[in-house]
Amino acid sequence: MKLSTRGKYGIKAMYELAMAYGDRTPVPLRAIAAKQGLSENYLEQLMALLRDAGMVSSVRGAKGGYVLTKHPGQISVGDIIRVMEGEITPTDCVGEHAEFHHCGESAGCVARGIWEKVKQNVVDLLDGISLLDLCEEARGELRKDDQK
Amino acid sequence: MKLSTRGKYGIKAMYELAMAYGDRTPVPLRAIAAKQGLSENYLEQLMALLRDAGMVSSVRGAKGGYVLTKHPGQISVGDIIRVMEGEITPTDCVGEHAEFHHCGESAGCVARGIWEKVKQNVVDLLDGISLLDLCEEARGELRKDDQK
DNA sequence: GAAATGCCTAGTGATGTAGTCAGATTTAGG
DNA sequence: CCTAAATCTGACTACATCACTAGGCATTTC
Repeated sequence: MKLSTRGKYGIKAMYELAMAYGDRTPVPLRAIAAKQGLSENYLEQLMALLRDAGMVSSVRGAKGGYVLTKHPGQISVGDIIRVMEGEITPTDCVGEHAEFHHCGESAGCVARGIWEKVKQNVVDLLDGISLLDLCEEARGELRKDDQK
Repeated sequence: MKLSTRGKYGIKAMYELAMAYGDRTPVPLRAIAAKQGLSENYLEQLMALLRDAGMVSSVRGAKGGYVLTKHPGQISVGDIIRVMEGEITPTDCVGEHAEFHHCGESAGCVARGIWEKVKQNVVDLLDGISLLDLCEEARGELRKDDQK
């Protein structure tokens, strides 16, 4: 039931890009990795996934970096996780490839109903949180800190 | 975000025991494995986990097998998964070892709130389903089949 | 005593994770 | 034009986990 680091790193990286959304300059990998404390080399590979999925675009060369292709309000945490880790489901028999409906043999799989509910729950939750939400929450925290 | 087979096998095995609860005779591993189509040798190792956790007791020798130690209504799917796969949480930084509260560095981890919600959701759902529920659902399906 | 069962330990091949590393390519700015 | 700053690409590695298989021992019933 664990997420791998990929999903987490992906969200952290996308969050940094969301915070910089509106600045006209792309954010270099190095800056993202430094701020979030991630391995630069590893993150590079992960950014390739997000790029291929069309969620970020890259600018090569000096002063280059990455930019979101959509408004932060348009990108959900669920979208990111799907890119980084594949379909969000506790088990493959409750997935898009619904061809595999045979887990048990006699009366079908006992547990199927459980997995369906878990999946629905998690998907709804993750798709309901956008990068914008994360940014606003973070900015709210900062304001609270200021008031101290 | 995937479950391993252990959780699934654990639930299937416990379900078989729940269906036999009330019969005075223990259910042999072989019967469970056969009904659910699982590897006997592998399931043996998994049953050891459930036994050590006190969820089933075993009877050795001929006519031996396994029995639930509690009423099926008293055992939740969440309990089983915790035994088979460890704590139910999408990431270790949202776990019982709350000592590790440092994911990011500046303002804490951006994603923490997400994981907490996911965890809460899934835990509540899984703890809300008992083996008895599974049995009743299965028996309901059978009745529907009879009416055809 | 034989058959049926659980108990225990060791080993194994495949897969995935989380990287590291080296080098090629592209671009801005002086 | 040169250089430094970036991304792009592919190969490689160390480690852990998963899902088993296999074999032998211990216990109990008939």
